[in-house]
Amino acid sequence: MSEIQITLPDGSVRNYPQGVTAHQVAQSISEGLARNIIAAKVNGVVVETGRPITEDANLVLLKWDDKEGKQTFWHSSAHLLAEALEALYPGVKFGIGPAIDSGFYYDIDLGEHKFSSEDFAKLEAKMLELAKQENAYIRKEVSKAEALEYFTQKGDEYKLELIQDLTDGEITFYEQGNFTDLCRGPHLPNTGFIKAVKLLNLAGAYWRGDEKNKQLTRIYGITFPKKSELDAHMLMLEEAKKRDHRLLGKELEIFAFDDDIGPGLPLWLPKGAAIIELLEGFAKKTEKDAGYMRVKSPHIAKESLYIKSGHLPYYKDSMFPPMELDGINYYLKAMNCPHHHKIFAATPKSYRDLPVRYAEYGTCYRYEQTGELFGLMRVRSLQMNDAHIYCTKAQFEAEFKAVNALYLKYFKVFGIDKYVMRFSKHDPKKLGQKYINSPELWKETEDMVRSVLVNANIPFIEVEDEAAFYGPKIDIQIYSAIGREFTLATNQVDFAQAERFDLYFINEKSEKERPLIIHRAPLSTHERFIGFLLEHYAGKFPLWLNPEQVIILPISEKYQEYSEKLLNVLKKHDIRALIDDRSEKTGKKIRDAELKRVPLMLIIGEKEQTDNTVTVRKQGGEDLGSMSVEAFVAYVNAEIENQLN
RNA sequence: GCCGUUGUAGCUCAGGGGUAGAGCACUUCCUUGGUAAGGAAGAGGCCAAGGGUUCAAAUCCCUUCAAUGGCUCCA
Repeated sequence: MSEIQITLPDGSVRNYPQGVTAHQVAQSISEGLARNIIAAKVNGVVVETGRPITEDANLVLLKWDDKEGKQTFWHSSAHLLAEALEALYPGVKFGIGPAIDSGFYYDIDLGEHKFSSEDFAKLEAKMLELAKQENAYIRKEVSKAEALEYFTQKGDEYKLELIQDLTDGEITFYEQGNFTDLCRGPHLPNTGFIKAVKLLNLAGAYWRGDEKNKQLTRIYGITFPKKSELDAHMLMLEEAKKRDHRLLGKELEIFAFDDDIGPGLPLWLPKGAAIIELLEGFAKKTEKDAGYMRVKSPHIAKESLYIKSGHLPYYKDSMFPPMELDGINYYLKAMNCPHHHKIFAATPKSYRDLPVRYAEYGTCYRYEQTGELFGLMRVRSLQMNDAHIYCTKAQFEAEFKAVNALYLKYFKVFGIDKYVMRFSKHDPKKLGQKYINSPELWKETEDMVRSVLVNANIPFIEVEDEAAFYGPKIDIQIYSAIGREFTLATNQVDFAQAERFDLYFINEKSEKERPLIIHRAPLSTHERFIGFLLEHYAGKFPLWLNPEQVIILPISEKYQEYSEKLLNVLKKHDIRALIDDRSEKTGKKIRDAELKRVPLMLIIGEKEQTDNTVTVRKQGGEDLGSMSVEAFVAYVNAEIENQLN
């Protein structure tokens, strides 16, 4: 028998007989390893550990700690769930059951059976019972005819539909215990690897993600090779819940929703409003330094504006319905762009005026579907850190680059280090429908955007068919501390609206010329950004941004007067401070200040009053000791300076 | 919008066909205490809204409203 060469990730090369399995390779290294491998990656393809390797290969043995190991583990768990479902609810039909980032789901059609989350325990028990049987996952290659025959017999129309789309000769079944499923694999060696099972929730999901199709029942679950890992995971979920911006927003009195105001319309409480003012102050200063001019626009506009801008056909469904006045329809503004274009058009422009940069914290209203609303992250009224830059083609690269630099500066200040820039391009097939029909302009602007990104050495990914209708864009995806991913900011090129609005400047040759437009919103909307920051900071806003920077804690009423004097000094230095003058013990006051996430606490007693000092405790417990009031003010200012630069 | 779950005091929640409960928060009093909860008393609710069943509904049923987990991550 001929030998093949197996190259392991560390670069070592070993010889094995042809047809060796990953399991056997692992065994040749150690028994312990062999017991723990879940799957194997052979020349980049993930397969079962028992699949024979027929040619020279790079081999990675996948364990639970590997991403693909987990995926295989959870995908196999989905099959186990299906087996348990079939045992308990005969006749159930199956859609798809993939692994996801954390766990797996299976879409099922229960037919006549009733199922609710109360039945989870029963189902979990059945899964564990089946897991204990250590049934092997057996791979079978079947012909399309056989596959169709099997599921016709079984009466599972969903699987039949899936098989229709598959190529004969590439179809495989996997069987474990009494359950057989159409599946590409790979899978665990046997069900015994699964030691802990938790079903998480129940949801409706449209067959093939299309809302015109029948809605199936989706069961989400997660499994682990050890019970202790499940416990740790559940604890982690609990912790994540405590960092949810909706919870923190209520707890810290940042924002509120009210039935009489309406869904998706947040009310900003004093502390939330203070954060907004601080963010705006910061943004306005930064923008002023970068040469932006501030403008203001009304909240409503006539229908004709949105027809001219071209927004109406694309966005009508996500705009609030119009109100009619004297036979004319008025819309609440859903975007600031057309207003800014009108401001540009209001006065004549020379090439000497360009670039023109208009900035506004514009309030917009968008009619998001009720099911899409989500805390502060998805709302119906929003205040956007918006600006539009009108420039010549020659200026474009420098302007676009400056905008990107602004993003990076902001990310540094807010400590955002986990983000992905998505360069969203058009789809040439959809020119004239989803996108403005100007192929050469698309190419030109997309090339410009790419070259800015490449030249600035910014890592990015390119995605097709996600551009705005008027031009390519860069979306910045960020991840909150509890793993939520969303688009925070956007930086867009617009070569279409200047034409629509007949915007021009007079160039050096005394001719009319169209400007290019950049749309940008680095700080997103107040709503989404503060929602993100709440989770990012776990409610502990940094000193510069905290609505309550300092709390004075007199040890007893005897030090009230000195405390008030202190408060006045701090206020004179623009430090946001308050006194806890309740008749409570110091320990209690510290606890409450900690729960309110106040960054600095001043403990005031006999000693401080006599020496004219303050004793400083930082949030979290660090003791900065005693210092003069002047020294404390200097400390606060230095900290803020440090945080903003 | 669709599927599942939930809605009781400011907050977190218990209860449950026979005129409503706890802890925290709040108010008052006692206490004047040095780094994460001192003590006592008090006040506070048409049990989301509307309709139905019943001698009787916060409780059971229906509708509505709202919140919440999903509905993209392709056998």
